[in-house]
Amino acid sequence: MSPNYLSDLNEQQRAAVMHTEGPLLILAGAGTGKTRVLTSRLAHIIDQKKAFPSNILAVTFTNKAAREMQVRIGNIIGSAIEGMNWLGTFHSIGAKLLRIHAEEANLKSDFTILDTDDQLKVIKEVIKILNIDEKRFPPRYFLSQIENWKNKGLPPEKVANSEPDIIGHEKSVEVYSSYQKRLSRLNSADFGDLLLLPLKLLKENDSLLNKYQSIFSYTLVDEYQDTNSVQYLLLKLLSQRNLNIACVGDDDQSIYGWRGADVNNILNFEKDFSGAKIIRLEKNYRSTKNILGAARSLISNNKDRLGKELSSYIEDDGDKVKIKSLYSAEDEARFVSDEIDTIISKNENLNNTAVLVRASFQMREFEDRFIINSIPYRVIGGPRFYERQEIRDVIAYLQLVVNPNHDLKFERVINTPRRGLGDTTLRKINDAARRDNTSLYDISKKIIDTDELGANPRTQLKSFISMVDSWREKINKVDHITLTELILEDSGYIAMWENEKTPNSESRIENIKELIGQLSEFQSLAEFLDHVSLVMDVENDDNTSKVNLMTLHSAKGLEFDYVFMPGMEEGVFPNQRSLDEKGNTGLEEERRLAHVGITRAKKYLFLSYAQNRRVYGNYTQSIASRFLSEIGFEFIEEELIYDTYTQQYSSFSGKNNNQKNYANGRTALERLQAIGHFDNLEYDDLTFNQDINISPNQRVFHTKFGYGTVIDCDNDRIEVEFKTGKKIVLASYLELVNND
DNA sequence: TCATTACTCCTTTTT
DNA sequence: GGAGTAATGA
Repeated sequence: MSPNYLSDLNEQQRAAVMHTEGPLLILAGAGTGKTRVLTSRLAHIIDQKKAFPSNILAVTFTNKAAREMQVRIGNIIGSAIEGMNWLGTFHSIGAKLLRIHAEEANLKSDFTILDTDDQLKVIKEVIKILNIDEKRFPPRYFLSQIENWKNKGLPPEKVANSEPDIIGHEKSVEVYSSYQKRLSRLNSADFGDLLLLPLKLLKENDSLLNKYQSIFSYTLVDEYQDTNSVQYLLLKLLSQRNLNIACVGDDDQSIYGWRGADVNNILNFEKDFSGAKIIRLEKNYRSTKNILGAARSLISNNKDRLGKELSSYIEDDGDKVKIKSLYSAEDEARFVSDEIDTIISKNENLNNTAVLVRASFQMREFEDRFIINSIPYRVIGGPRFYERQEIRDVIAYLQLVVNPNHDLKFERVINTPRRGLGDTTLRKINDAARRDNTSLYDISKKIIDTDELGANPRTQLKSFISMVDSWREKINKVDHITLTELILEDSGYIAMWENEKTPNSESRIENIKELIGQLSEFQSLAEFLDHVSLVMDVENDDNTSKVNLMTLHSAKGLEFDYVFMPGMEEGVFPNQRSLDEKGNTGLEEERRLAHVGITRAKKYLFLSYAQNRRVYGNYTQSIASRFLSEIGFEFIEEELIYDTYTQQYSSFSGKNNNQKNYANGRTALERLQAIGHFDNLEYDDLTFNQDINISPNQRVFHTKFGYGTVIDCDNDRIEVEFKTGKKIVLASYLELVNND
């Protein structure tokens, strides 16, 4: 009798579960029951006693996926799940390895994990010391260089002589190696290190490699199409001996190229693991025929594919995909919320509805509208809990107490709340620390007994240091929750927010309370801090009916009855930068992203675009996304568009052609201005400053041209000298700026 | 030392 | 229309 976890599987799914020995690639299209196969497979290996739970390496990309897998396997195998020590994201598993073997990587096992802000701070420091012009080479540039190298598995010493053609390459190498030294001094690792350093250790230490190769008798990888080179190398190294590696992925859903993900990993699987078996899952259990057809026709425009054709299990054609054109982004948000209102009136649970956007700045439009229409919504992957200012402050205090030599945290909290220890004092401390080659904390202890600082800063610093010391003394004497509360009291941090009477100071205090509540789930401060840096989001068990608002990237792996994809415009989606930087490769990745979006929908899909959108605060004319015209016409129901310029109805495909003739860089407003056609504009789209009194030499500000000086006035036509040259503009677009 | 103001440059996506 | 920064003033 076959165990019951096999009973509901189709032929291919079952084959994927049963094929346990040797390399296996499961090409699983969207909605083909991938997670079910993964969990059943793990359960099967454990159930058949092929391996202990502790001998299985199971990697996912997101914490959410890891949690879900844990729960679902737990449902099958029960308490045996407790033994699955090696189930997690690449980064959490890397961190685990690195903590065990920290000494070999020049770190202590209680190293802290840096976030992007910290990384940038370190890079800024390094840039200053190396005397690099921050204007010509912004810190972000170096950060992305360093991340690229780390994604490829290259430590500083390996990078020195490669890729010499890149502008600023030598500087980048220099920054990279100084940066790395600084991290080591701070006893810190960044996200890239969590993968790079374990890889280095395993490569350089045979006995270590042997050890882990025998620990991991089965390896399982989710979202294989998104692995980058370090991840690939790690997997290859670890699974080399027994070759029991199963990877699940979908080349049509590869959307992390910008993070170093290499589709070739999945395309070359057969070459990399000889004798690999490939199983395709192509039966889609999720979407209606129309939605699936739309997805299929769109993705067929991509060239680099392994070839896989989804067929629907669901017989129903369902509704056609709706395409709607709106005048402005505000109208688009109104349209979406009106549609959602009808969903509400059908008594549907809003948890089955999602609005998927390309970039997070698009969310605001919808949030505003949802609030006006009182539509309940939740933002997924939005501003993260641990990224809020007050939370980062509290965590900085805690990290400083655990590791007082952590200069970045020291700098963050030394003057929060205000203690009169501002920039000048901090610079003095910094200089002294550099001179003595020691940490800010250590040098502060010395300095408070000399006269290097003025009287007031000195006493302030003295009391700050003695506070930190008193907290450190208590680490092992009181529990971590009490200690945290004590820190917040002593430091005056809570009082700072209590005294500030702004609307959100209350919610900040609420957030801090929530943080303290979370502490009880952990045994120690160190354990909590580790969790915080690896798992940036807080699991919310909010099951009330709400619309889900999120980016397309964070929608991967989810499904909804109703899906809205607004902003289907050239430049927005496909994203302009992606096209500029990566050309056709970028375009194909954008298309895969659109494919991911479409395949999230089970029953109803709405694609929409706005003819006018504010970009950096200026109205700009937009063109319908090319993706719309790539979807097979038979799957679409399109509403004709009334164009305010041509005063004609047209379809978006026809519009594309028209557009090319007049979309020559002018904004919608300028065009309308030119033809004197203001009638169709909504009033709140324009700000009229009728009453301003403009005279020559007056400083003015224009939303498009920036700052300038008035040269001449002719009623409402004003000649202004801008940085870019002289222009005649309408008075109503100018704002007065104070003359000196 | 800190708060206010003038101005510049933005912006993709996430562990 | 917003975040970050350099300059300026209290």
